[in-house]
Formats: sequence, structure tokens, C-alpha cells
Amino acid sequence: MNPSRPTIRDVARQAGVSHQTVSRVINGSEEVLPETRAIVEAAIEELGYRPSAIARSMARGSTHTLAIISPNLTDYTFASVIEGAEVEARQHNYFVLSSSASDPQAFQGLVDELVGHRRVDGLIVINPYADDRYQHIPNNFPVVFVGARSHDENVCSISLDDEKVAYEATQHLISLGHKRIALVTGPMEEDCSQDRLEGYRHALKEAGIPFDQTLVFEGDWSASSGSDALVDFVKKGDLPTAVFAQNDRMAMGVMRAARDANLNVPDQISVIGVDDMPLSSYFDPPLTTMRQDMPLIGQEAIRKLMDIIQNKTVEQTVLKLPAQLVVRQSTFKGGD
Amino acid sequence: MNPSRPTIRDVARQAGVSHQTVSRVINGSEEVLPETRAIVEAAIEELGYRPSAIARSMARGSTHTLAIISPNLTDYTFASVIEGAEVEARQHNYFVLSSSASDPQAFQGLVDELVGHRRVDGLIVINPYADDRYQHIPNNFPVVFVGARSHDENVCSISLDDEKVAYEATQHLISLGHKRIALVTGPMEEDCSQDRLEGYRHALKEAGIPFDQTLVFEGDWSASSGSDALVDFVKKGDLPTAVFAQNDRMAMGVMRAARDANLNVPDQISVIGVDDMPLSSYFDPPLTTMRQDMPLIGQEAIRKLMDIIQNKTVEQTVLKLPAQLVVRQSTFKGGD
DNA sequence: TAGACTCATGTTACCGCTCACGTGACCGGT
DNA sequence: ACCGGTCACGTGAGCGGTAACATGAGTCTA
Repeated sequence: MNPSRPTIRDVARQAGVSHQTVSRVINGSEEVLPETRAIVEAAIEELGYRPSAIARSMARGSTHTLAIISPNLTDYTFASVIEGAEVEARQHNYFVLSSSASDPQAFQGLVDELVGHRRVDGLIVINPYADDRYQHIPNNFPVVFVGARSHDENVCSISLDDEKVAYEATQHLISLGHKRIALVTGPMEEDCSQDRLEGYRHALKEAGIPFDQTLVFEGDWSASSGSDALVDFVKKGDLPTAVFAQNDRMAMGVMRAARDANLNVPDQISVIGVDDMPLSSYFDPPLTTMRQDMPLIGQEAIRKLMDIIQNKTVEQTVLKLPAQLVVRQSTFKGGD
Repeated sequence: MNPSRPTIRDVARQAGVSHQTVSRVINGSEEVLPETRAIVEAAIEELGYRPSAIARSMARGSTHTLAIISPNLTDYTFASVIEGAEVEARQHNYFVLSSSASDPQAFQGLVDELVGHRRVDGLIVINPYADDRYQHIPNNFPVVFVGARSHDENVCSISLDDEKVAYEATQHLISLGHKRIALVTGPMEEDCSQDRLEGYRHALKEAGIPFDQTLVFEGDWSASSGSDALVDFVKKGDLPTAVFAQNDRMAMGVMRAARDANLNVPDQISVIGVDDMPLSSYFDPPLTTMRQDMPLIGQEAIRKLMDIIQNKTVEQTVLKLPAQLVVRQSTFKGGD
């Protein structure tokens, strides 16, 4: 296919120097005379030479490639993290292999392939605690977790400040006068769901509102689980005046089910979500939500990973990013 | 970091054979005795040996890596294509580097980096004609286009059968009795928008409905441009009874603006989209749309690419996939 | 002006594989 | 018993870079 691309030695021959001098030039070494450099650069230009990343990896023992493993690639929040990471990685001249693993087994296979075979320099794992996949992460390998605080092990993590976000969302509802505030969580095995529950309880407690377990519904992040939640609340009778859904998709499900139950949002029931997806402002009514900066999370994850790779720092850091309340029309004053 | 992973020669020493025999074993060569194979495999197991993809790339001259370049990674349709591609690539033991390029310049830089430096074996370009980025694609390099029929050059492409999809969507509206059917297109420099316009005109013509340019609005795939479209139609007076939006996001924008203008969907105005995003069934009302199988497109793209890489076939193929009408509640009988 | 010291550049080995051959044991045919 | 042909395996080179060290010319010092 390629008419055998020129190598470093071809350039050397063309320039009348040794291949090592060419190597020095392309690596910006100081110890080469400006005139020699000019000759070599001319030769490179003339031959259209591009160094081979593979050969370089071979010689240097590092691939300049990172991997990011996510439960899937299509979820808007995951995709945003990945995009942010990808952009930042390119800034450092790294590329990233992004793959999805829906279950721990696929995850294990991927890690083995990525780390054992492809020899990537580092790994970013989105939602490591979604299941027990975290068990398959190699020790002493540069890893950064995204979307969950890291547990015992000494690994770095970047996530939303879930507790604070939930606290603020709940407080927004409380400030509107709501007292019966329901919560729709993600899967409870995920840190993120737990932390958001915690923030919710915290805000309630601070306002002197007793926590009511019957107002908590465990969803799975999907819109349909949001619908299920509202249907459940309706069935139980005593309706909440507000619902805090732990993400926008579930919030949308809640609103959809409310519509079906002839409940007006926000007059009869307020709804707040988390994420601020591009479409959230187009929901009916436009959704009040906690906007999180996903690309930033991806970016920070790469930065941390680069730091670990370069400085071999292994000290555990847990970075928690804030979210911003975006008030639209799905929340309204409520209460007595 | 790694306590220097074992190499093929370590395995050879351990097994008491030559490194070449080990190579034969890991490559599944026939000409090695079963007992020798067993010994080697035991040694591999014992040492925890994993062949290095880098060294293999170096020796073989192919990286077993593909790249996919998309305008962005977060758009649901793009992300779905990428995920489908990624899964299929892994099936063939390939990995894919997915990156986003928002403009032709970034695209050119990426291609250079990917093809010139990283030496990927093949390339998938999503929306090559979104701008003039297609000009920067190297000749005689394995490439597959996604989301646009390929033009003059002899490159393969996979896309939705845009004309047919638009034809069917429009026909659905016509079958409901609509005669004033508006169209909201994507950017007209994209093939896909043009083809969908063509299908729309075709259906109109077949039904004996004259084409009316004032009923066509050029959007940019965003929800807000869908809103703009409806606002525009309202401003012009003489409202359409149905709108065919060339994607779901714009359809959502149309519905949102209709709501704001106190127009009931579907009683006063029907809306149909294309895509069937996960949230489309949660719109208000649930959106009638043409469901397209994005992962399948990604999968087919990889298959075609593998075929090109392996068989060096360069014959141009243009694959057009169908979409399926999903009737929900945003379309209703209309007309006189 | 010899010897030590720089500095720019060249030489050689090596990263971990695969490829193209080379080699020796074994087999069967004449 | 000799020869050609398999078969299973080994040997050496090379993929395209980098790293470590060698070299030789020029500069400075005593």
C-alpha cells in the first residue's frame, strides 16, 4: 500500500549525516549545530519523512496511548467525558483507545488486551463500581477512576461532587417551599447514587424535614425507570410535591408519567434533574437541573493520568467537581 | 512499572525451544508437534507471557489499529456508529482510535497524525462532506465513509438510504391526509440533507402535491434550529399541517416551538423525525420517527474496511441501509 | 605544546517480534 | 545403501527507532 515510507536512515543518507543525528533533530536535541539541523530538516521535508510511532514505542517502551473504558459509548454523559478526555490527551500528543464493556467479564478481557497486549500507558475507567469490574484492574498500573470516589486502593478519582450536587438540588426544592420531596436514585450499588442520596438526606435534615423511605425509588438511570418511579408514588397515594431525579433522563421519565397521570409539572409536582443534557431545555416543561461539566471531568482525568505516568506519583487524590443549578420551568413553589 | 514483562525468548528458554517455535505456537502455526506446543503453552502460562502488539506491529508492518474520525463524539447518532464500529472491530481483534475533528484543519492534523505517524491500518470518516475535509483524505489508503454517499473518488461508503427514508416519512404524512407538509433540513451542504430533500420531493410529486419552497427550512440538526423553523413558518402565516424534520432533535425543537405558539401536536400540526433516539418516545407527545440502526452502520463500515485491508479490493461500493417507521403520537390525520 | 576537556557527530547494540532460510532427523523408493 | 523430500525446528537478519558509548576535531590550561 505505502510505497515503503522513508525511514530515519533514508533521511540520514539524504542529508549525509548519521541516523542518530536525524534522531536528535526530530527529538529537538540541543547538541546539534544549527546548520546541520537545517540540512536534516531539508532532507526530512524533501523525503516527506514522518517518524514511526510504532518504532518509537518499540525503542522507548511506551506507546503514548491511553485507554478509556466505559460501560457504553453512547450515553451522553459518558460520551462527553470521553470527548473531553480525547481532546486533552491530544494536547499531550497521546491518543486514546475508547472501548465499552457492559459487564465485568468483557471488562476483564478488555483490560487484559489493552494492558497486556497493546501496552497502553494508562487507563481511565468510567464507573468502576457499576459492578465488580474494579476487581480486574491491575495493581501498580496508572489508572484514574471517573464517576466514583475511589475506595480503599490508592487510585485517583475524578467525579462530580455528588453529595453537594444532591444537597443543592434538594435545597432548591426546599427553598421553593416543598416538604414532601421524593428521590429517584440510580442503582444503589453505585457510589454516585449513594452520595446523592446522602446529599438529599443532608439537605432534608438541615431543613428539619424527616426522611421518608417511601419517597425514595431506586431507578437505573433510564427514562423508563423515572416513569416507574412516578407511577409508584401515585400508587402509594400520598403524592410528593416535588421529585429530585438523580439524572435528567429519569427526570424526563418522571415528567412523562406525570403527564400521563394528569399531574401538571410544575404546578402540582416539581421536578429537578442532574446533568443538563442538550435536550433538557426542550423537555416539556424545560427541565430545572444541576449542570455538570462532563468534558472537564474527562480533561481532569487525563491530566491526572499524565501526572501519574510522568511523575510516578501514586498518592491517591480524589477530585470532586461542582455542578451549577440551572433553573428552568419544571420547578415551582409548592408545599402546604 | 512493569518488572520487565517476559519476552518470546524468555518463554523459549523456559520451554527449551527456539524463540521461533514460540512464535509459531502463539500464531497457531500448523507445523509444530502437539507435544512441543503443550510444553510451550505451559511455559507461556507459567511466565504469564503476553505477546507485545507493538513488537508485532513493528515486525509485521501493520498496527491492527483503525481510526474513526467524527465531527464530535457526543452526538447520539455518531456515538452509536462509533460504538457499533468499536464492537465489530474488537471482533476482528482490532482496536479503534476515535477522535473528533470539528473543522477541516483539525481533521487534516488528525489524519496526518493517525496515518503518517501512528500508522493506523484504516480509517472511517463520519460525515466526510460536512465541510471540505474530504479533501484531506489520503489517496490509496483504506477508507470508508459513513453518513454520506461517496462522490467521484473510488471510496466505499455506508449510510442510511436517505432518499428512501425521507420518502417514507413524507408518505406517512401524506397517508394521514396531509397536503401542506413542511420540511426542516440539516445543513444543505451535507449529502444527507440533500438526499432527504429529494425523497421528500419524490413523495410529494407522486402524490400530486406541488413542491413549495416556502415550506422548506434549513436547520443545522440542533433542536434550536427546529424551533426556529416553526417560528419561521408561523411568521409566514399559512401554516403547514405537518412537519417532517430531518432528525429527532430538530423535531423536538419544532414541537417545543409549537407548544410555545399554542399549537397542539398532533391535532393542529403533525411532526415526524428521523433517528429514534432513546428519548424520542419520551417527548411530548412521543415522537413518530424513522428508526435507523446506527450501530449496524458502524458495524458494516468496519466490515467493509476489513475487507479492503485484507483483500486490497478498491472497488467502490455504496451501501444504503433502510430505516423503519415508528408511529407514535406526534402524527395524526390532517388536511382538509 | 601536551594533556584534559568540550562538543558535535558516528557506531553499535538492542527493543520484541516475524520472515526467509538453513539444518538435521526420518522416511520411502529404487 | 543412497538420494531426494518432508517435517519440525533453529538461526540470523531486520522492522525503525533510541540509548549508551566511541571518536575526532577544536578549545583551554599549565
